[in-house]
Amino acid sequence: MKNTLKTRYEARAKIIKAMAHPSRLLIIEELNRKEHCVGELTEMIGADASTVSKHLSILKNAGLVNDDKRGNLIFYTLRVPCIMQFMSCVEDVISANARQQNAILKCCRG
Amino acid sequence: MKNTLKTRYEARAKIIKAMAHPSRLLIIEELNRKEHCVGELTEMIGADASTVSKHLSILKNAGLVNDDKRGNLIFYTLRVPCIMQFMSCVEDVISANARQQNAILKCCRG
DNA sequence: TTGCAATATGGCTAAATTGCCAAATAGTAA
DNA sequence: TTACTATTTGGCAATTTAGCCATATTGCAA
Repeated sequence: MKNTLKTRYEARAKIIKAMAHPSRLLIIEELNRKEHCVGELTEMIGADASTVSKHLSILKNAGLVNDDKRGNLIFYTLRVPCIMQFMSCVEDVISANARQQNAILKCCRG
Repeated sequence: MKNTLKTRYEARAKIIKAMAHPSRLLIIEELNRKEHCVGELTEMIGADASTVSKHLSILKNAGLVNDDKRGNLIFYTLRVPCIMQFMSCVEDVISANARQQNAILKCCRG
């Protein structure tokens, strides 16, 4: 792969990889609704606080979220709302897959 | 996390994870332009043919590409063009990150 | 049939990711 | 100051991923 292209795809992959986790997708979706502090997200996800904190740092490092410290709490917001449009495309893939699975089942049962 | 939600985010994450690799992003972009056989993609990427084959099987398994065998060759096509719209959003993130980096540099040099 | 080309699969090691616990840090409040 | 809460960081073990080589498999052609 040409070197400039490689760099470009690596940069993209880094961002997409940051999204590629169930908990981080939940975080993205909830932050799209409104800002949340770490404790709130931790409760929604149901994992250790340190785990959630690491997820948030991955999202922040990719430039997908912003953080805003207010006293003891740190509020996170979604930095790039256009991400949410992508989710409907992903849902399209999921339902296309499901339809295809159904078609295969129907066909093979006769 | 509630169980139905968890399943949904896992399904999404599986698809996004399938995209989250530089070589697979190149494949997606090239297949968006036009169909390609494995050999062509292998040459573009510059990795072992078996490696590229595995990338393709990951994409296929996620429902992102279709394959069509014609004689000795297997042609792959992009199954979900809406994915490409997402790339411009990813590029937005990248340039926003770059701008922010610049701002930080300027500020700290005085 | 044999031989060759294209692609896929198995196996292996190295590297990255995940998630928990424990400990550090930062902020508030007494 | 001490105590308490929120969040982050370090460390570790388990799992997953990546990429190469070697080996199937498939299809064409002689």
